[in-house]
Amino acid sequence: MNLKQLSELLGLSQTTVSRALNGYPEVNEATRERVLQAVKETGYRPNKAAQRLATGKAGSIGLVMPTAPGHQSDVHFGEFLAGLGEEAVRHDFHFVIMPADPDDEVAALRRLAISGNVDALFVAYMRGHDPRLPMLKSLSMPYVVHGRSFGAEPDYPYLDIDNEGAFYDATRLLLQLGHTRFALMNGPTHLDFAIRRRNGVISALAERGLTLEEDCMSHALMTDEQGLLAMERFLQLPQRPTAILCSSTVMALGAIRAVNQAGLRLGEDISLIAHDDVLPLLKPESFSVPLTTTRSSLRAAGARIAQRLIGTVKQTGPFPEQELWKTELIVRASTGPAPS
Amino acid sequence: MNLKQLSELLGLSQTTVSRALNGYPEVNEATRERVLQAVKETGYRPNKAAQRLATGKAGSIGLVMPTAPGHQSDVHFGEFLAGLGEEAVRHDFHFVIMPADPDDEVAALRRLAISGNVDALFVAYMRGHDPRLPMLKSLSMPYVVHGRSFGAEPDYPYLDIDNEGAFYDATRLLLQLGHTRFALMNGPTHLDFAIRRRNGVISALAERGLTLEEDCMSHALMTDEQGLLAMERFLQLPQRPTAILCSSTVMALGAIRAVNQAGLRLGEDISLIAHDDVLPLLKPESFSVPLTTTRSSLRAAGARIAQRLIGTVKQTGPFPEQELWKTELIVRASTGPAPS
DNA sequence: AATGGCATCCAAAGCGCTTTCAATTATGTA
DNA sequence: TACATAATTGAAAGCGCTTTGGATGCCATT
Repeated sequence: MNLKQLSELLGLSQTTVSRALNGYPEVNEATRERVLQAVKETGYRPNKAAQRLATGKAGSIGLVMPTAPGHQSDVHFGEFLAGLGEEAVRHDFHFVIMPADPDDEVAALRRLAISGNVDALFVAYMRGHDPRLPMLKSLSMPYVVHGRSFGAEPDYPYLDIDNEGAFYDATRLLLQLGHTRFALMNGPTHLDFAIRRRNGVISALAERGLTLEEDCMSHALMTDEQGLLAMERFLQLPQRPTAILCSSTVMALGAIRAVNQAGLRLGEDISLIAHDDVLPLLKPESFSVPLTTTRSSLRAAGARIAQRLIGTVKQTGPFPEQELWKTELIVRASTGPAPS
Repeated sequence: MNLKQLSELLGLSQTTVSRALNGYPEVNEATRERVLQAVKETGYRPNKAAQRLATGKAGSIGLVMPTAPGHQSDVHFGEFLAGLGEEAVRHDFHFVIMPADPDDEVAALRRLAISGNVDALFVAYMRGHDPRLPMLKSLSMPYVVHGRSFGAEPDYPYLDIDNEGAFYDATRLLLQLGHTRFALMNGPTHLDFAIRRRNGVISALAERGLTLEEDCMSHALMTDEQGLLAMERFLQLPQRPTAILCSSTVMALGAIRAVNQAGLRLGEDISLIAHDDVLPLLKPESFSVPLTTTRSSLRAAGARIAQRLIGTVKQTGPFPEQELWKTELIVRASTGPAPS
């Protein structure tokens, strides 16, 4: 069933039917009713491809999903997607997901943009001096970046959390508890949030005249295993750190295993603060020793970005170009006074 | 830059350029080279919407993502998606994800199908007598179901794991270890895999003249919390079960917490076997007491389904309509002889 | 009765591509 | 030399929708 058939069925022109469907004012209310009724009976749905070709609008937002044969899937991605979805479903938007090798991101993003399949782009996993940024700017398609790109002029639309502030505050809390030997388990070096979190830790330490030694810093994929490995390394250091900052509850999982295996007690021998993206799977309050965390919901961020993106496409009201969300510092049992 | 402009630039007709681009044999090799060169220089990309409108092919596979404001995101979904992506990227396919309220799945699926946005559908979270099945059959669009629909004629294309066999084998192992009091922590009742797993347990028990009492069976969302709650209930039973079958490592997480909190030891007081979807986040071998599991990779299933779907769309070779994967039973430390 | 304004509706063009059908030129064969 | 055949290219139709630029008829005004 297409527009032509439907209009013939109704004895109307395609024009009128189309207008009735799209809420144009110049069609008689009685006619509109008749059209709507017929739609209900026939189950007619406009062909999206045709609609897109005619209007240029697709009703969809595009994103690139990093993937490769060995590439671990990322819980954070799924959670973010859930946030996007929650908002998108309310506006009848959908997503076009282009899987791409992480090395091919810039090209994949460009392909997606000029494919005509999407109205707007969402970009994540930002790096320092991210090469996608200049590309996006040249594209004349709305986009919102999740995170920021360290070193780049902040003149692009983004939503980010205050990573530096979060880790600064967390570090200060540990300092106040008397800790002096710190370690940081961070995400991959090139990622923007990792850079900022490191800076947060370093600047809080600097205020007390402390520094973060190279061997007390780990940059790795934010997985369980890497958490375990990093913590094992820390624990073997001659001057064992007593205060650990950790970029993810996923890593914390492994880290805590290492602590237990070493026969140490979390919250007593070792204090740990992790960043919590509010993953349904990993509730910090459910850990055997509940985790002190800096918290910011990834899902909420997804929903907000979807809102901004869809709003921009539909031209409903202006949105702030840049948003920086504060995180919450929630103290639980994994932090305690420095052991004497 | 569109086809027309490109062809004018080259002094050729749109026809020839289009043919050159799509690998038709009737175009002179020299001309084809010239066209390809121009494409490289101008960065021309065909408009997908137009291509789709003309051919009816979209190069994309569609899926519905269940979502709602309160709806928990599901790790399993993300993992499956990773599998799909891994395969899709090789064929330059993408996904169209339509977020939809779980109550609206049938309608959402139909909308997706007739939107003209996708070439094939992927359907998951199958239920007994699933209402989407008759709808899909009426659609004349390729699809593959992940799982099966209990009670429906198995005449549709699916990929499933042998849930019944997996839980039958797991139960038998526990029986051999001398257990007689069993409990099952399952997914929601209406889901197909939950039905089959329950049947697997029941039939293994029946061989020994045992039954699975109602209060030793829990059907709930496969989350951490639900695992905890269910296990707490089991442990308070007058005749406490000593052998637990669990439908997910996610649930097992909570269940194990409950066991620990009750001061019991896993693998001694309580034996537990969980089904492992091979989530990167939850490695059964990394649990404090490594978990005995029935294993089947969700990601591999995703990749295989993508392969079948894409193959069907591209008409490359026939694929088996139905596949039933065996699971592996991997014995680790969470199972032991029944306490005397 | 003539005029203008309004409410409705429609024909046709156009979005950017593919594909059918036909035309043109080159090649080989009788 | 004439003709069938193959190789190469093009004109134009069509995919299903939106939207521009009229039409048409009806009513109130002058």
